[in-house]
Amino acid sequence: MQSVRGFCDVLPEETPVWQQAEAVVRRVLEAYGYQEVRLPVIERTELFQRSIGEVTDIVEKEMYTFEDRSGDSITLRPEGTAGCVRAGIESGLLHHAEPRLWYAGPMFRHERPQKGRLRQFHQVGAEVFGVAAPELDAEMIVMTARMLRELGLEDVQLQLNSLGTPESRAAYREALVAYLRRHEDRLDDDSRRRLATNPLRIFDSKDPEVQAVMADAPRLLDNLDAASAEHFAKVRELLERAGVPYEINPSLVRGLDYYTRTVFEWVSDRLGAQGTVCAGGRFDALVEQLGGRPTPAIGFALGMERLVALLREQGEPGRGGAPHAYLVVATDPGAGLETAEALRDALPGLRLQAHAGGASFKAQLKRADRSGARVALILGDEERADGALTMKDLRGDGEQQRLPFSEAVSHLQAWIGD
RNA sequence: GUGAGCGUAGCUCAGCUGGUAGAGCCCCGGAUUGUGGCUCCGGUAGCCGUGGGUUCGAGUCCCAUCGCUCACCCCA
Repeated sequence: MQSVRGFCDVLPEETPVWQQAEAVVRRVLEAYGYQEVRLPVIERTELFQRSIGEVTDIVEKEMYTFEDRSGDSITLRPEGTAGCVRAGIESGLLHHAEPRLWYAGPMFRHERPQKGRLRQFHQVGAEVFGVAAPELDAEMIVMTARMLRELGLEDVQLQLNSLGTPESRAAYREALVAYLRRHEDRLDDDSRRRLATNPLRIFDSKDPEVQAVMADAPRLLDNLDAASAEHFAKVRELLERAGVPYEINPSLVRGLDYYTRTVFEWVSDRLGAQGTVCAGGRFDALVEQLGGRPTPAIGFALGMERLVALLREQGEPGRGGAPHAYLVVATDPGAGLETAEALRDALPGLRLQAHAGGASFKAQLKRADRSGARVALILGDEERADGALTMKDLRGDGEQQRLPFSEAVSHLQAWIGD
């Protein structure tokens, strides 16, 4: 048996890193006033077609789309923003309010798996609605910077761009395509294909001839509408005042149609070809487009698998998980269970692994050692008769000692403390 | 969807121009009757991804197929 392609297990070796990362992300989000929402994993297919865009790669070839038993077309969410906007409109949360929402969970895209890319992957996302001011763009970016810093992430760079309004962007795209059509003979096959699908990406071409053509091409940032240009300048100024370094990437366009104005990405060069850990941007037209009243909005998503990969590559220890104590039972096994339960009653925070089933004393101690527990608690016939426990320090060089149950409890309590 | 590399023990891998499947780690037992780690001794462990072909003989060569990985594309 094997898992479905691109669907992975997170095994106990990795879960501590996940848990720590999730805890940091949650703490920072809540520190900025974000509240958690829990959203369905499935939405109507139409929601994604209308938000992400009909001609994007995601909608055209990457969605897990099914008919349910009543014949409705439903889709496993390929990203979180659409569902979050839908929930905001449906609940009325967006009316006369400026909610700051965050969510976490699995997303699904039917792509060819590779390093940093799974078919089921996990994102933490956050969105703010109802605030158009550039201060919010800057605050959100500064917040992601804080988050990545507190996560201990090294060597990530911030890239920034502005896409302007949908109108100015469409006009620019037309101008760019017109320019490129005039020089089509100098483009390679890849760039000609992009001409129809994603002309802005042609700026990324590695072909020297194509680069020469692009050097004289009109630039998006020079063709922003006045309000967007001013907005972008303000965001840049605020980032500089906050001391958050960034790099302008004119070909940063994001793959989803709904973005407007500010877009940003945190990238690492340690992740192979999929270098983006965290990315987001404004989507001022999306709420209205999905049937809500006009509401500016901005959001971002953080890729958990990529984050965890970076943290593990940096050698983050990922503490936790191992039991504090391992109970060795060298008497009636039932007495082992009783003692274990009594310990749990006395110490709710205790991580105790009680030996179950038969094994030699020696083998049990070996298991105690392997479990990573700091201390072995030994319950034999004599301890049982005396209402005592023998405590053996497995990590230090302390002497083992036989203690009455209540004293053993206080010793354990002191150990759990630190 | 396209391309390349790789599938041998639970894990990491070796296996030469085809000739009876190996190592390390892990696990189990013993040396040590209720004392782990270190050491030593012993043990379990594989339709060599699957199917076909060539051959007296295939882990090894050929074809197909499935899977994994990386890259392109695109993206978290």
